[in-house]
Amino acid sequence: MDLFLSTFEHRIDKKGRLSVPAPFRSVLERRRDPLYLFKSLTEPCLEGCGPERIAQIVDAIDSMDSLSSEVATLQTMLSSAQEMKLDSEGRIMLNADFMAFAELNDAALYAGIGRSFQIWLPDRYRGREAEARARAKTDGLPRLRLGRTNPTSSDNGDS
Amino acid sequence: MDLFLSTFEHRIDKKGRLSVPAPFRSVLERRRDPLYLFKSLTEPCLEGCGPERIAQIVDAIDSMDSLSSEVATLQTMLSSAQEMKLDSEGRIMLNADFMAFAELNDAALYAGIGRSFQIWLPDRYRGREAEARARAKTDGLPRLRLGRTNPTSSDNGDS
DNA sequence: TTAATTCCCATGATATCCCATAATATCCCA
DNA sequence: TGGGATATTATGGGATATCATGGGAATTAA
Repeated sequence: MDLFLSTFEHRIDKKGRLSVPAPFRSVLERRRDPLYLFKSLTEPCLEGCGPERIAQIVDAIDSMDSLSSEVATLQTMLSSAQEMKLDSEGRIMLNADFMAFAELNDAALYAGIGRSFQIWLPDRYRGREAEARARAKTDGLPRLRLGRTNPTSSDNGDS
Repeated sequence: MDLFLSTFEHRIDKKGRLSVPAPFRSVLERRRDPLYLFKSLTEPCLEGCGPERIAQIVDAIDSMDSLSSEVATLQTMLSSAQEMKLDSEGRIMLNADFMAFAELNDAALYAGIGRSFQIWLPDRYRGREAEARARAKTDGLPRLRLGRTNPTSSDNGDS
């Protein structure tokens, strides 16, 4: 199982192009997956994933009560999601909505978090990382349940 | 699996023409599907889809008790549905009923939600999106059932 | 006719393609 | 184990294609 791990900082050029880190690209290429980006529902960052996560959302919507607020939430995710086409150099173009939402300007930080990754304004990400480390020092680590993974709690897409 | 995703805002010119976003057009062209629009039953927007969704509604009506009020509801959807013809530049013309129903004037926002999309008055859509995001922040995200993905949705034989 | 549609072409903005380059990482072989 | 050769990567720029949009002319409807 190949995962999105580590962090990478890349420049956004004046045409709005942003290189996808080569290790992330090779994960996607190995799976022959296109890349999807969408606006996080809970944080000021973008989320990147493969099609299987998008398909889960689509299927979940069809199986839920179409009047529920949860469906509206999932639809909000989809309506910000976009299949990104990479140019021959492995770059994507962020549209104005994405740029504004994550408050990006001339650089972006990729943070791999396993099955998906996030794109942050670099300084903001580093601030969050510092907070998380401070919290771990005072509160201790979350308990990891290894061996027996619980599907409902393991991961839920974003954030 | 190609889906209607992302949002696009387009102008409605003084002749009443409205471009269909190129990515949506290419989904329809790839499937050689015509485009259908109908008035949403629950929200002040238009819904767009291909013929398979119309067929689903027709089939659902056939399988239900013809006297039920639900059948009447579905019939209402169908009676507002219309096959849209695109001009050579990929634009549609909205009739007066559609324009009035969604309260459109000189611009429209397309919101892709997977197998279908919606057409909104842009400001109204953005208000709804903001509400959905605020709700997600306080209530948390809907839980997706991971683990067991539905095989029919994940087969993606190409590429 | 009058109004409204449909067809065709023009245009500016912008995304995409293709090539170049510098820096770094990887390979290869003595 | 070095250290030069080669490949990969991130980045940039010019040329080209696509897209959204607008308008005139031809066609149809009322």
